[in-house]
Amino acid sequence: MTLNTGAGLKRDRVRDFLLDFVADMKAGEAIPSERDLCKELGVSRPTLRAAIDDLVRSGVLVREHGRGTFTGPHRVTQALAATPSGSFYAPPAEGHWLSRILEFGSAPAGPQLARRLQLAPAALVLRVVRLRVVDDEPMAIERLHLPHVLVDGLVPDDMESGSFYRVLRERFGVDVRSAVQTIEATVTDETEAVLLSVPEHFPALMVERTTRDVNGGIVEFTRSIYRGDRYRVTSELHFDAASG
Amino acid sequence: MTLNTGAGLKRDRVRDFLLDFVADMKAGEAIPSERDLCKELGVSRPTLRAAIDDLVRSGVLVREHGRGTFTGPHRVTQALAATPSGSFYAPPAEGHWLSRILEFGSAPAGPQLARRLQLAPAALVLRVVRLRVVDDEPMAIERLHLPHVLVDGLVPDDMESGSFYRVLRERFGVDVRSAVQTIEATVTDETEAVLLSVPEHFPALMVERTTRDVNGGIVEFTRSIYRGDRYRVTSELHFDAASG
DNA sequence: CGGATAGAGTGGTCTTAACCAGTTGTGCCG
DNA sequence: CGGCACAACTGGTTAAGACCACTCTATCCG
Repeated sequence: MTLNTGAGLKRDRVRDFLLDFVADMKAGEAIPSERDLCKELGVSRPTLRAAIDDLVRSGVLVREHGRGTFTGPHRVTQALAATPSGSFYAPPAEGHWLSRILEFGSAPAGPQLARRLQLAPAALVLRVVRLRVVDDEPMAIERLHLPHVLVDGLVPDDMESGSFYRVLRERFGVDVRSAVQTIEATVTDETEAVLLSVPEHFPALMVERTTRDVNGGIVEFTRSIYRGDRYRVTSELHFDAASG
Repeated sequence: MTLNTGAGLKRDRVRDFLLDFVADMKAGEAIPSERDLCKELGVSRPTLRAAIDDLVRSGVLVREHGRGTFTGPHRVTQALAATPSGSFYAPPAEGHWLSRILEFGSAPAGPQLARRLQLAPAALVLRVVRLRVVDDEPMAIERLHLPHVLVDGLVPDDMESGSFYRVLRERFGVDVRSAVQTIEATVTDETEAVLLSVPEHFPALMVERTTRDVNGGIVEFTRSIYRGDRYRVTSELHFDAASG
C-alpha cells in the first residue's frame, strides 16, 4: 500500500489511490478508518479527509458518523447529462452529428483568456469555432480555447467527427477528468442567428465549460451557444441527511 | 467586526459573516486578506478557508492566487451539485431572499399533474405559486405542486422565509433525498414579464424539478421561470477512466 | 530613463495535535 | 437472564504553524 510517485498534489494522489482501492469493492462495503489510512499512506488526516471529501462529493464514497466510510451505492458517477445525446461529452447517439469548422488557429491568449486557462497572456492559444449540426440542422456554436502546447499538431480534421476527448487522450496524452460548467439564458445575436438558422433574439443557452485533466491542469475553456428549442439539460441531484 | 453568538459550526458562522460583509460590496471588489480576516474574527486560517471555500463553490467569491479574493460577478449563482453546505435547496447565498406567495390552495391533480406526481387524477394536490425576490428585485416565479396528504396543515407562512425543505423534514417528516432537474432556454410571456419586471420575450431559464424522498416517493414537482440576466446554473462534472 | 530584481503580500498545501460527537460491543450489576 | 453503562472505536471540527507559488511594486543599477 503506497502512493504513486510524487507528481501532483498529495491530496490528488491520495484520491487516486483510493479510487483504485475502491475499484475492486462491492457497493456499500466499508473502507479502512481514516486514522488507519493515514498511517498506511503516510499522510496527515486533513489531507486524507480532503481526498475523501472529493470522493464523497462525486458519490464514490459515503460517510456515516460513528460507523465508518463506505463505497457509494452506484459506482459510476455521471453528474450531468444533456439531451438529446445523453452526455455532453460522449458522441451523441441520437441523430447524425457533424461539425463544421468555422475558424481554426492560434494566437496569444490575451488577458481574459490567460486568466481562464491559467496561462501567461503571451502564451499561444488554439481557438476553434465550430458549428455543430444534427441531421442537417444547426444545433450549436462552440468556441473552444486550448493551450497550444497541449495540442501541437492538432488539425481541423481531428474535430470534424468522433470524440474530441478520445483524440486528446490517444494522440496527446491528455486525460480529461472533470469540468465545471455554467449555464445561462441568452438570446441569439445577429451572427449566431444566421449560423443557427433561427430569428435574431431567439431563446438560447450559453454554456461555459472549463475542463481539467487528471492533474488539475486546465485543458480547455469553451463557450457555446445552443438553440433553445432543440436543447435541454437534465441533471440528477443527491443529498445526504444533513441537507437543508 | 465580530461573529454572531455561538450557535452552530464556527465555519458556518464565519461563512454567514462573510455573506453579510460582502452584501454591501460591488462586484469584483477585494475582501481583506485571509490572514487579516483570521485576526479580525479570531479563527484559524483552515476554518476561515473552509468558509471561503463554500462561498467560492457557490460563486459568491473568486480567488486569485497571489492577488487576493474578490466578490464574484454580480449574479445569483446556484451550484447544481449538492455540496455539504451550499446545497441546491438552501436559499442561494448572495443577497436577501424573500418569497411573495401569489397563490396557495389545493385542487384535484388532473391528468398531467397526476402523472408527474404519480398520484390518482382525483387526488388532492397543493399548488403554490410564489415570486422569489432578492434585494427587492424579482428573480423567479416558482410553481410548486405537492401531494396534499404529505403536507396537510402547511400554511403560506411556512414558505415565506427560511428553508422549505427543513419545514418538510421537521414538521412533516419528509426527508428529501434526490431530485431530477431539467433546464431549458425560453423567453418570458406577458404574465411572467410583468411579475419579473422585465420586457416581454426576455431571456429566461425554465427549470423543472421532480423531488423524491428517501423512499423514492415523489415529494414535489416544480416548474420555475428564472430571469436570464440574473441567474445562472453551475455544475461540476466528474469522469472516470472510461469516459470518452 | 528603463529594465531587471528583491521583497512583501497574497492565496495554496500540508503537518501535527487536540477535542467533540455519534455508534457499537462488551461486561458488569441488578 | 436482562438491561444499562462504560469503553473503544468511528467520523467531525478547529487550532497553530510551516513552507511553497504566485503577483505586484518599489528600488537599484546599468
